[in-house]
Amino acid sequence: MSQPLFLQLAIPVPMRQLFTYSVPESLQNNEFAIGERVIVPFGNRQVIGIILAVSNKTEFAQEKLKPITSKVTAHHKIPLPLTQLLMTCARYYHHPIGDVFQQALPVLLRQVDNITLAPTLYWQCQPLTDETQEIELAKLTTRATKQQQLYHLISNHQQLSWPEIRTLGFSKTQLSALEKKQLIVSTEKESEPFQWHSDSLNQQDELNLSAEQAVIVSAVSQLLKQYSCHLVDGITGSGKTEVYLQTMTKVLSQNQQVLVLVPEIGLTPQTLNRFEQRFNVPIFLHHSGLNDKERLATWHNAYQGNAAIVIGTRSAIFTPLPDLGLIIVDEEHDASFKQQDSFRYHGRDVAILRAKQLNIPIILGSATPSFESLHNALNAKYHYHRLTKRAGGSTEAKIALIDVANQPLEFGLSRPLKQLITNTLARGEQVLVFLNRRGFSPAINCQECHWVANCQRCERPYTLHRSQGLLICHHCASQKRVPPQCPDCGSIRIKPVGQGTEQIEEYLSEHFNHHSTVRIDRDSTRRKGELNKLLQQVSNKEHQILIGTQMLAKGHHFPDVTLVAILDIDGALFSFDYRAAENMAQLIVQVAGRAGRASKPGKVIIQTQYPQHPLLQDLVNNGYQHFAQQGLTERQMALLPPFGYQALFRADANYPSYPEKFLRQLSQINLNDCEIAGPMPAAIEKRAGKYRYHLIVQAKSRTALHQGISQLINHIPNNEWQTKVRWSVDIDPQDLSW
DNA sequence: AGCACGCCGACT
DNA sequence: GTCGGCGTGCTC
Repeated sequence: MSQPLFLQLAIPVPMRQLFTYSVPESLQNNEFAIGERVIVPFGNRQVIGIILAVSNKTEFAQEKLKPITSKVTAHHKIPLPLTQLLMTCARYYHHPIGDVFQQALPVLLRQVDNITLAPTLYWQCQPLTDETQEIELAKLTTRATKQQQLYHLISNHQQLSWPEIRTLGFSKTQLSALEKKQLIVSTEKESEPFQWHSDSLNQQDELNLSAEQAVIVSAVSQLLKQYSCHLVDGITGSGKTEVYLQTMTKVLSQNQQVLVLVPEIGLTPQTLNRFEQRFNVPIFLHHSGLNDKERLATWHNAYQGNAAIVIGTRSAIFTPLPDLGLIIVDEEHDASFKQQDSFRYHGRDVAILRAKQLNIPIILGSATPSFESLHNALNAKYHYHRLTKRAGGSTEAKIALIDVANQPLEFGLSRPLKQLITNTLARGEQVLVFLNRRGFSPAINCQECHWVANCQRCERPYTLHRSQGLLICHHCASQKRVPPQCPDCGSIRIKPVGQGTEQIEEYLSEHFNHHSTVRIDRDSTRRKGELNKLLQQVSNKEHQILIGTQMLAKGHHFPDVTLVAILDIDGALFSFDYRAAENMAQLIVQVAGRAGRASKPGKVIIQTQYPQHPLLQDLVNNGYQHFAQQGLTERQMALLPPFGYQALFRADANYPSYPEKFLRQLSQINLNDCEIAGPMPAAIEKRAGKYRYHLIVQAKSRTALHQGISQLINHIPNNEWQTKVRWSVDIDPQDLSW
């Protein structure tokens, strides 16, 4: 008789513990190693558990142990380095381990049913042999422009997969149309491990590096196969991507893989396009636009070593790669790298953990580095590289302030600004108006009795979306028809208060009615492909005036925009959130970077009530670098991050007293080297019907913070309010108001 | 997180 | 009478 076998499993439930199961003798001929998956009875259902420990004895009461049901043999076990990374994450973020695995792995790996993967289809152009094809191709040029573009795209590459084609902005219909016309064919390519060969690199595409760029490429290249973190702090247009590409060449040519993280969706097509042009190697994608099967395909191909490059958003950091040689985090300051619910990890920080664990280099790139990264760079914890020159010799846009404290504003616009817009349009150039608030107006009220339409679940004003005739709560997404009259006094004088992008668009399109206006925000680009379409129209100069939210600050470049107007950033100057100023500066500099070109430099105007405000003055006169260093000095004096470490304990319930008392009881626990602030109501105390309270824990060292948080969590079973609330921990919180 | 169990209000 | 609302407790 063989020895008893016990498994400790991560189970997909929000509990901070492992569950022990026995292996019946009939199953003991299977391999049970860390990272293998098993199906087990849990409560009265069957779930997938991931083996995190295997042993021949157990502490747990034997009579309560259940035997596992079976072993999952479909697909692979989770490779050990990835399992270890996830265990580290669970510890670091004090998050339930089962949920960490649940969120990091493709859904299909967590499903009890077996899934078979279809092989990836690749599309190629047919060699033009007969006349009919020539005729079909000719037809494309006259009518189907989209199909023509797609045809050119495919002909420029040896092969493209459907996820790549879709990510680059084409539809299945366009693809099938070309196939029907026999202009392209698909092949089921047997996936095979990536091998670098002589034509993997498109050398003609390589640009000559500037001295600054060359220094970075050689610095990283000399440190391959060991951990080093490089911050590439380069203004827009200074050629960060070329640095990435040439560094990647060194890694890929050793048959190692590269993982590239980009902010949410918007940047994936451009990055993919640029990489496709440079490398003839298998590139796999991972972003929210993929379905479950496609995600599993990426995971699988990455696991097998078939992928040379994986490009993806935050969660792509958990892609298994057998010989990862380099990680790149582009726009590392971007807030979308931090997950803002349940498992609140930071993609950039996990990337650094992974690079350390694998002993490989990592590059963080940004024109506006986060204060954290800048601090680490200035402290020589990271290698610090600056790119100060714009390629092609163009200059950075100049920022100027317009004082609107004593000026009449019409729909939020001052007269000098309108004059500047008029002049710019008259020169045949484009204008970008930036306002980080979508909708028509952030509130509506009654002119007679001053009633304000508030969302009942959040106790916050509704945003008016006039085009849809709806009031929408931007905190919980609840909707309501616009009331015809005031519910309190019956007056019909209900008016919008303040401006959103929808209103500015309406005003500008009336006021400048000889020019075309386009709005780019989450509302106007909700439909798939709509964003690309609008951006294309802008670059075709079909529109002269662009209005938008921070969507405009990400990645897209508008060479014909020579005037950028930034409205209403004053809130950030007086926010209680110490990160507001940092984010404001990043946003301003990023928006400013969208505009202009060598021959037509851009001009940036910020409308403000507080032109003398030291933060604005510093940013305008001394630039982001200086601003950030000033900001760091202030953080140091206040011992705020990155000079101190924070965690946020959140609790919510249907009544305010529960979370308050729950956290108060926690706050009375004595912690070593940790300070506790609160409990305090969240900035938006009530959200979607729940009352939310916060407790901030702060420490001078990471270790002290982790010990403090562990102590607090260990006390929760004794907390008498424990069952009344939902609670969670946020390590390194980014936004204290949530 | 699921899921069951259990205790109160308004339906055929 | 019972259907279902969600508060509470449990999961190796």
